[in-house]
Amino acid sequence: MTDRPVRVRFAPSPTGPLHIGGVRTALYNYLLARHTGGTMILRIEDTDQTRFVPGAEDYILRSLEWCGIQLDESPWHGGAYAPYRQSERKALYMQYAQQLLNTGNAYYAFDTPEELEAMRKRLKAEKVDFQYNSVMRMQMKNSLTLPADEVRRRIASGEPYVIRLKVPLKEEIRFTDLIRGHVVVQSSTIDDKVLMKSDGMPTYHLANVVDDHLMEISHVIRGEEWLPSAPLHVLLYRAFGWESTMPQFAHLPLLLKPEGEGKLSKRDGDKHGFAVFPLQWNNPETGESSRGFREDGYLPEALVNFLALLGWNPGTEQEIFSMEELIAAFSLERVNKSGAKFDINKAKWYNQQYIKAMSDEQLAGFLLQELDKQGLICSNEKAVLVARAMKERITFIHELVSAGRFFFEAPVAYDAETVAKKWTADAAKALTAFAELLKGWQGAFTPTAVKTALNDLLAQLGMKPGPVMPALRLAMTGSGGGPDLMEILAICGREETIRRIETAVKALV
RNA sequence: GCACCGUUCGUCUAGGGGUUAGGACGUAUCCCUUUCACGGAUAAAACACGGGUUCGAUUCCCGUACGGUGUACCA
Repeated sequence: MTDRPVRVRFAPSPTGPLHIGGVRTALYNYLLARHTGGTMILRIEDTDQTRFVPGAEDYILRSLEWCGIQLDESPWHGGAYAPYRQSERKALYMQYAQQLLNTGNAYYAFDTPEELEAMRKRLKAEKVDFQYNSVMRMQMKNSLTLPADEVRRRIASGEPYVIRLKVPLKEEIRFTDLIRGHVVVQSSTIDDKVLMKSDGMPTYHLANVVDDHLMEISHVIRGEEWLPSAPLHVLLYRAFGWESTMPQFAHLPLLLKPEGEGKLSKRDGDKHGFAVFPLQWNNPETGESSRGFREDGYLPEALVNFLALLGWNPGTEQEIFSMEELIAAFSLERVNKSGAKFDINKAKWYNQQYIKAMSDEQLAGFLLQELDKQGLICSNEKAVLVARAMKERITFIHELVSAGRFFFEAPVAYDAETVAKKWTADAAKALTAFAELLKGWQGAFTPTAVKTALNDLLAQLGMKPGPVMPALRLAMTGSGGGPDLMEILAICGREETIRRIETAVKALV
């Protein structure tokens, strides 16, 4: 139980795009696997045929790849414990359910969903909670209350049935959660959960336990929403006689809404204008699309870093971690117990940090991609220069273009406030003289050379640079802020500079 | 309702029987910068409440409050 090789699994349901909380769960699994030299497994839990969404599986795979979470075993990578899709393991579950039936740990139940619903309603009116448990089961239609031959008859005639776990009446269930410590639950509070549904598919509980056992999973790391059903799973391991090799549990704190009152949801993202999915998702059924962190301009390294520190911390004051550093530092012991409100500001900060740390060439690559999307053309050399100039003033990749548009196109409008404050007749006169000077320019058009020339000119005219610079900036960029002015001139080039000055002087007189 | 889990600055968190309760994001101010950012500095900002235990509790125990999750033939 303790010294087994580490084998962890991330087990999503392909019911839609992978939620950011799911990404974090996958990440923690991955970090533990790599930290311990263990194995990272992805298992698709598609036992609910009614909720299958085409494209969701593929989305999960692409999301994990984008985040840099590598899988060792999965439906796509294969592995010694294949298949890794529960729908392809269907026959297996019936076999194990049968084992539980044989050992008296489970029973057939014939109550229809409608009957159960009616029962729940009736008891609710009497202010009693309905639980299909050790006391109620003797009043229901199942193989415990019906004569054996009738049970056989019903099954033979094809009547729908489910198989339920026969939860012991009074038993203490204790287990240790790696994050929360000892957890004790009385079996009387657990109901006789359905193990096999009437469509012949297992429920999560059965499939999960059977597969974790068969795949020799050592640690079950999953969201806190599973904590209440963990005792049931322990009971299942017990019923199967697998308690000695039961995986260790670690229930992760949840990602909460920024304003508190529940789990983070897609709605929160829409409401506050941020993504809750790694990649953009287009719902094939409704045609509706949801934004993704990638499309919003986040770097995967930044997202991973942000997510890792949401619920875990190394106990040091280090904030920036590469995946390698996360792997080295990670431990389940340092995962927090309480839920974390999702603060997109911190994600933005991380993104900014990662952009700043990127090489000019690398950033230029992203810039070229963005430009291409918008039908703008730029040389490689210029892209590197622009990347360097913009690096420290953007938060998102796409801002290279939106905030640096003037590098590629002359301004089409001028910021009114800056015009009012900074554009003067004197400045316009000086700029016109500067443009004239530029027309006869000889030699390299570098920031320092331009600066010297401009300062000399202003000195001749008896003017100070103070009032002229902002006007020149306005002519070049249309606004009052941005990278070093001389850099801008050099990057845009001599002729373009002349053109912009002349345009501005005409437009703003 | 019942079961389980949780509660340190607005947010993410460190810490832990005696601390000026530390860091980061965000906010504010200043410095740097003829702009904007980056960077640097400073500031405001927290132990949910009530009882114990103890010389001493934010830290341990018990309650309360609040929050979260679960309570499906969904995962």
